Amino acid sequence: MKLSPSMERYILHWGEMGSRWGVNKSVAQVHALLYLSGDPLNADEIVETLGIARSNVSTSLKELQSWDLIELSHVMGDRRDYFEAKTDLWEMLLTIIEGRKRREIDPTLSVMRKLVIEAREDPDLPKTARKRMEKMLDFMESTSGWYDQMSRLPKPVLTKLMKMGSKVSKFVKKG
Amino acid sequence: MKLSPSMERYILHWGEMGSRWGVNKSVAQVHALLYLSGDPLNADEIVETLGIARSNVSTSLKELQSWDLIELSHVMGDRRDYFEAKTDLWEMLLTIIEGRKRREIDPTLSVMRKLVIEAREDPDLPKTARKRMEKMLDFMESTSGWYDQMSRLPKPVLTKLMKMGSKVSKFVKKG
DNA sequence: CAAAGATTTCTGTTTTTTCAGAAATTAAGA
DNA sequence: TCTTAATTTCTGAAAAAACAGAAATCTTTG
Repeated sequence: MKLSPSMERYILHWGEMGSRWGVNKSVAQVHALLYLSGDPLNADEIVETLGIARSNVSTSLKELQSWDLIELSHVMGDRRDYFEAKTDLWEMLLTIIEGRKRREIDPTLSVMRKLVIEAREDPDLPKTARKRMEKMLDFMESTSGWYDQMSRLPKPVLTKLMKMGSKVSKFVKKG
Repeated sequence: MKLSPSMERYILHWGEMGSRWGVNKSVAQVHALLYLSGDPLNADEIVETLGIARSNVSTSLKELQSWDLIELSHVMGDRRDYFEAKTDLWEMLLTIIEGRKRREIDPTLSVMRKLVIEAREDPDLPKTARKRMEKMLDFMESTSGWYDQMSRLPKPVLTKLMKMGSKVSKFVKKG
């Protein structure tokens, strides 16, 4: 696939952004390419287009699949795998948040829970430190719980809530 | 400063988490230490406690200050700088989001805006690709704008909204 | 079941990031 | 102003991550 100048810039920029957010550059580039591409691409087309090693593309595709950000498809009479990116951006964002939550936040929460239990019977732990650990755990639990509820709302509702912006605060009871 | 076992585990875990989110391990550890510590610490105390190089601590403290996550304080008759972490977790979260937005999202938005303008006069760019770039820009602009509004709400309102969870959806007009 | 096609895993190199120690700079006090 | 304390910047070594190419494995088809 031949890249036009603006596609190229988009993909390169996406790679840089990925790196900053802890996403491998190749993974981010492959995803950007699949997002821009109208039709599904196979691994070799990605190799040609991005000029990175075959092994790299393979690993990146696996990674993107494990994040549920791309989907497999096939072409009649062609046994190679083709891939395409989800294009609904709400779904994409929620998928990414969901993934990071499951892989990073949830394990942290479980470490924190153990730590707080330990902390309560650690005689050398200053009271302030214990309180702060508890406060952190509590904050993380409630933020996480809030996200779970919001993510289950239908997309149109989320869209409308977003359009309302700070007007939602009108519905918060005062007192 | 002497660390109790649970403090030590907390700090080490925080360092690991930081790395995954693109934050330098030392920076995350220094922040965790200051968060747990009841009173302000100076650079040398941090060096002793965490066992990392002086230069490292210096760099990390500068970084944390530039993120506005720690504050400087002083002790009478002691010319060294002392540091303490903000302990309000809402404020901390908003500060972090604000920082990443300013340093990473806003620049991306400006790249995207230029790119979309370019895209409109790029004859080699497939229509689908152009549409998707526009959709992405639009989504990022509105998400970013929404965050700006929400971040300006008073903390108690945010807290209440969070407690409401998915009940906020009741206020979304149907139709 | 062999041969070719497609994909994944392994291995070593390159690149990037982290970080300690030294040197340099800045600031305070005599 | 000179001395000493405190901090920051610089430099190179060590560790980690990214990545290409080769080898191995798995799959399909004749």
